[in-house]
Amino acid sequence: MTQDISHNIQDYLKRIYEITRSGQKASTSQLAQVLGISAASVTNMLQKLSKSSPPYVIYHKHHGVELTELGKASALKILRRHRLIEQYLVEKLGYAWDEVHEEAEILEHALSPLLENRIDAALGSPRFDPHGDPIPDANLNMPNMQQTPLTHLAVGESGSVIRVPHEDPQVLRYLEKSGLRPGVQVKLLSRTPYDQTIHLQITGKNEEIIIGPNLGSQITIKVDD
Amino acid sequence: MTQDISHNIQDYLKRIYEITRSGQKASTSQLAQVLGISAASVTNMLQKLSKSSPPYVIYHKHHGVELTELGKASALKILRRHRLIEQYLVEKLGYAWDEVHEEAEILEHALSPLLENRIDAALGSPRFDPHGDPIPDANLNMPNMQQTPLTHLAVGESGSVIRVPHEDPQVLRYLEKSGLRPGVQVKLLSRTPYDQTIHLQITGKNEEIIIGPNLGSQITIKVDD
DNA sequence: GCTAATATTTAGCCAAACCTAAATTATACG
DNA sequence: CGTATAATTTAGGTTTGGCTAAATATTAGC
Ligand SMILES: [Mn+2]
Ligand SMILES: [Mn+2]
Ligand SMILES: [Mn+2]
Ligand SMILES: [Mn+2]
Repeated sequence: MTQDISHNIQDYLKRIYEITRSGQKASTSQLAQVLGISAASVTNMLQKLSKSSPPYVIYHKHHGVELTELGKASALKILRRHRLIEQYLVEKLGYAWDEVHEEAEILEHALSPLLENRIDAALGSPRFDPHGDPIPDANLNMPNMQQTPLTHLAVGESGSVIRVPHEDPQVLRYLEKSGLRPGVQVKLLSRTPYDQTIHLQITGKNEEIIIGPNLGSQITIKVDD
Repeated sequence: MTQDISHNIQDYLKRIYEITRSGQKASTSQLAQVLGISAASVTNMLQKLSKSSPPYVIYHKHHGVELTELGKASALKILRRHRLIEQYLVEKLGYAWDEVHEEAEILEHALSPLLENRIDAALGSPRFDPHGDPIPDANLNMPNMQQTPLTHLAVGESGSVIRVPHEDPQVLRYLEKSGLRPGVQVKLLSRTPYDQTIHLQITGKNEEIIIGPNLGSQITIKVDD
């Protein structure tokens, strides 16, 4: 079905998937930024991906790209491997949750279908990775959670953490220290008026956790009824 | 110490190490054959590896290459990862011994030092891989077994298998079926005069095992006193 | 020791992905 | 609505590691 695809292209497709998740197209500059390369290089690759047969993306000149079905399936395949690897490293090899993303970013391109299956089986087909991100199943179906950014919580409201951002080890170590991991229940104590920094408390704990607006919008929760 | 080295170069160095183990230099055509590329491409790479600073190989124009100390250390590092991975896949993920080489050939290039350590620790610092090949330790010291090709056994003599060739799944399945794995004791029953095919028996078993000279020279044993 | 066969190297090319600088298009706002 | 700024694309290069064909060196057999 999918013929062989280079490591680079796998990363492009994964990034495009992440950006286009929320509806909008992925722009040249967004991709250049997350991939850490020049905009000209991105344009080049997007044109190539849109002209291949079959194409992986639909290219809207000057207006970004979206994935074709093939592109989406390819992206989900890599995302599945990425998240399974993260879970495996934490569960089976004693990694901390801030150490796994970088490893997975490399290993995801080196996994055979057989190894993917063995890892999945060894973990009992896990549905979430260490940061709370859903793992697409073997048919690439993605559990579609409805989730709200932590910053949308009203003062006094509470909810339980679904996922935290996975890329920045420093952030992850801060969250670890605060106890803010997927599953815990938090209550919004207050919000500063100008810069929208929020103060939280984990149910059953006393410390106050301070989260800036950038980080807060990346953490998602399920609001309590 | 070693600056970053491409996947391709890692494979070149590993192959040069394997060929030069037994003293001779590695020739252009030998490398072309095992790497599955043209001789001209090999020449190109060997010149590059000999001209880099510091150099990885010593290039004897028209007479093959040998590894520098740096080249040897780089090769051993990859060999360590390759063999640790093979052992891990068999031990921890239920792979058969004929399924691991191809996986390891890819994964060896994707392992970080941390993951190498974790795998080593999870296995209790194993000294041999599933095919009986020694695994260099963390300081890249290689257990130097003295071993004899199976074909050197005299009729009536016996010895215990040390290692079997690891690359060809078909061969491995044949050996598996015959019970010829590292550790078992074998006795040479007879040798055909012209083509040097040998007939063996495993101690405690009845079946006769037939091994051709190509395969026989790749299996090594420790001859019983 | 010469010569034919074999092995190796050189020369010239190609594809994948990157780059910078210049040109073009889109957008935002006065 | 026109123009300045920002985003994107085009043009022209580079590096890495392949390739084939042609030239040259080595080796083996007579
Ligand atoms: Mn990740
Ligand atoms: Mn990646
Ligand atoms: Mn192997
Ligand atoms: Mn390899």
